Amino acid sequence: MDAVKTKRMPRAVREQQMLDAAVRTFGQRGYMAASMDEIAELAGVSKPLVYLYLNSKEDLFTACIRREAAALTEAVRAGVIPGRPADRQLWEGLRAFFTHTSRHPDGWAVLHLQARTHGEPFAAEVAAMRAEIVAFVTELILAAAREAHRDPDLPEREVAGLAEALVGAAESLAAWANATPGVTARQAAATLMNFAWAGLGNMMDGRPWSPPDAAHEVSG
Amino acid sequence: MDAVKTKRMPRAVREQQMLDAAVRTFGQRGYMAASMDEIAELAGVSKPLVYLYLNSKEDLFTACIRREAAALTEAVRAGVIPGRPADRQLWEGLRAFFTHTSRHPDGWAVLHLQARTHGEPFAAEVAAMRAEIVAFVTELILAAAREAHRDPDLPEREVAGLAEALVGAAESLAAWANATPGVTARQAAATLMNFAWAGLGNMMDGRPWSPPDAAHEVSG
Amino acid sequence: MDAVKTKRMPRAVREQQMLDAAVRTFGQRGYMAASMDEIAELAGVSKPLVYLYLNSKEDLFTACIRREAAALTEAVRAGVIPGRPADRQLWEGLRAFFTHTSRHPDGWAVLHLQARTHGEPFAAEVAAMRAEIVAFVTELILAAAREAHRDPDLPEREVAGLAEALVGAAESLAAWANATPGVTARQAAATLMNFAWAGLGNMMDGRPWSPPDAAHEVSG
Amino acid sequence: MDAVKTKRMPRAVREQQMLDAAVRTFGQRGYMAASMDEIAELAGVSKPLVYLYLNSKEDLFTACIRREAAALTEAVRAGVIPGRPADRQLWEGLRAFFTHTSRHPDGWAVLHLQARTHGEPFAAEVAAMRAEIVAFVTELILAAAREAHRDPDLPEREVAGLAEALVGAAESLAAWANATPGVTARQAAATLMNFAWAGLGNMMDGRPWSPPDAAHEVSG
DNA sequence: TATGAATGAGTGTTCATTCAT
DNA sequence: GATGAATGAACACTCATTCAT
Repeated sequence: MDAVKTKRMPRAVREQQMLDAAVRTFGQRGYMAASMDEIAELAGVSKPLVYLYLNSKEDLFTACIRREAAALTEAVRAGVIPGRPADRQLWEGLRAFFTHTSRHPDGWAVLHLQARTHGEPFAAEVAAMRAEIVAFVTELILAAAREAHRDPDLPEREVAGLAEALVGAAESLAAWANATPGVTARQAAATLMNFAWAGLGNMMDGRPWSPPDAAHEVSG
Repeated sequence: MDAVKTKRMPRAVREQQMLDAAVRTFGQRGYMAASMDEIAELAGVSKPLVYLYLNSKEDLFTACIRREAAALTEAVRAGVIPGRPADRQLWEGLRAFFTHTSRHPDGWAVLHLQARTHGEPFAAEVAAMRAEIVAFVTELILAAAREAHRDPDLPEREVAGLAEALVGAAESLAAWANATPGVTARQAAATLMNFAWAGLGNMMDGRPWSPPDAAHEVSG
Repeated sequence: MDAVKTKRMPRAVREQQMLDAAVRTFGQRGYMAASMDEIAELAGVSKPLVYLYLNSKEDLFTACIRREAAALTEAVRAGVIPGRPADRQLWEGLRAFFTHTSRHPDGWAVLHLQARTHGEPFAAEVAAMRAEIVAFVTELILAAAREAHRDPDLPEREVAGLAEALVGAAESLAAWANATPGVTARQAAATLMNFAWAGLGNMMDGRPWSPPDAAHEVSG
Repeated sequence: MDAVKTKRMPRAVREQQMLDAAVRTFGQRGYMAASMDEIAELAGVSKPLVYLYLNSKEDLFTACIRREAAALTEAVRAGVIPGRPADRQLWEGLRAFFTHTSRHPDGWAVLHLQARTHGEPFAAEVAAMRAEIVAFVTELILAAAREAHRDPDLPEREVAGLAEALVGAAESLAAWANATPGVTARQAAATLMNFAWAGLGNMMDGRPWSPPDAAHEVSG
């Protein structure tokens, strides 16, 4: 019903049709609930052909993850103009991120929900992509510190945690923006910039929030 | 192999054993990959008993979600001391949250990963818990504004977005803290407070970060 | 919901409650689809008690068949006044039969449908009852012949076949009468008497219908 | 153990093999007691293939009912030569009926016993076939009345009852003939013609048997 | 290049039946 | 006399995967 049943297509094209169908099916049904039958039918090919080209359900899912991860990181990379100030770069990256995830909800579902939920061959795959994005954000945070002429005496792990938090907030806001009618990618990005940047700015100014004295607390 | 095979237990006890086994199995294998056989064996009972007490896989999973959601919200509620300043309450809530999730990784996996990934009976269940937490955080943000003697002219949706971002960041950091050796619940909470509170503080002072003029940008 | 949950009843009473519940359940659900759980609940007792009194599902079903078969034959026997002319006796028997089956639809379903459909322990049980009724009808046919002062030169097997046909017609009409609104037991009996007796009468007069010459027919 | 395990048959052929096996198994074991495993093995295929071609046990059973019902009505239709006198047509129809049922005992068991015993998807299916046969017999009765130059003042419901009785008698005799060694289809048909036709003939002559006065009877 | 035909292994679920009290 | 707790064995159904063409 989606792919026109055209015969004798070159392999590369057929493969993309299959991946399209697979991403859609995995994104909507989930990895385990998606059946190879459904994917093959949606792709307009017979099941053995799917196996001929993509070997197994696991491999097919991995291929989906890789393709969607590449598409997402590429979108973010393409959205960022290098050489600008760090806050500007972060803003651009976030906008690109929210735009891409809202335009490719099935791909995002595959990356954010399905791949992480189904154990080890897949979690690692998406973790690599995530690490790349976290590294990029970490770089921006450090760049911002340099631009503010501060020697960042933030411990390395602290910066890593901040980057994690920022990326996690972005992931969460992506789902929120997609689910909340009337919230655009731009607005989601602005909200997150408000939340994050001002906080980071404060810390750059040497006024970090500090937890109360641990002595009076119950352990935890 | 885990629970000692004790016979003739009262129903309530057996039910908790089953839920324990189910949370562990669902958390580690995933909802669909977890088999009722495995759960029953881990609980030290036969499969029919699981069905007698919990009706179906779906009901069993729902019961897991409910129990773990209640435990998590209860832990957070118990960690927060009412009447204190908003920042202090948030700090306490975050600590309780990270402590609980790190101590119950399978329960957290059920709530954060499995329940959201597997469609409608379950997603709604965990969405209710999440909404409760988001509402709590929203309340704290507004309270903080009041405490700072500011009429919060933040638009309602903006506050909602901020709360979403904060909760999302917390969820993400929970996974990061659990996966990164040497990061304690306390440290994770401190990192997030730094990230969030300083940013919020800036905004309270009327200095929110603002996005650059849209006219010069490419669409998105 | 049916049987009042009274404790410590004498065994005979409890057993009848169980048989009531069983007949109803077997009659409505069918032998295999009826579950011992449902029967026990309908009887207002626990499952082990059913087993204590009636041993097994098979035995329980057999007990149902026997009780309902006895009730039906007894009803027919009680409806017939001995010593009267054969046609009158047949009329009375048919009326009693249709009356009883319409008043005990579950019992009739057990005998006519369920017992015959589920193989050998049971089919024999109901076959015995049926044989008894067929023998009674056979006797009436022969009596009718004697009353008409005819030495019945009908071969024995022919009479048996006629009796079978009559009983079969009655069974079929019982279902029809129960399913067709406005058809009373009396009307069903009258219809069958019309159908059967006039035919038998003709034969008594020596004018049986005879099949056409076999020579011109295809084999069969 | 029955069908030779021939591989790679065209779908239509395999389907018939499956239906053959299913009719046999359903006819002998009963609908519920028949297992899909047994049917598949008897058909010489694996269980998934049965599901691939026939969807479910319910659908498989329905397909059996339809096939056997069509075969039976077709056999009766083919046995009757139109245009002949009504008694002759009835005789031919009965012979065809008894011949077919004796040659296909499992199919007959499916139609007569199993389908009627197991609730609504199935009962309706066989009721349709039965209605067709009853209508055919009704037509013959009316035709016989016309041929006897009588305006049939038999009330409509009376004719319907007679047709029901005739068909019921036939169904019952089919079982009797199959179970009684030495009774041929021809003899069963002759017995039923004797039983039925002479009775009908009497009624055509205006001499129906009439029930005794109800005033002297006990109620019922 | 592409597929119709076919299956081994496993799933959730149910049921008649029994033990310990 | 009566029951709550428990299970072995089976069943309908599904799925990823492969062979023969």
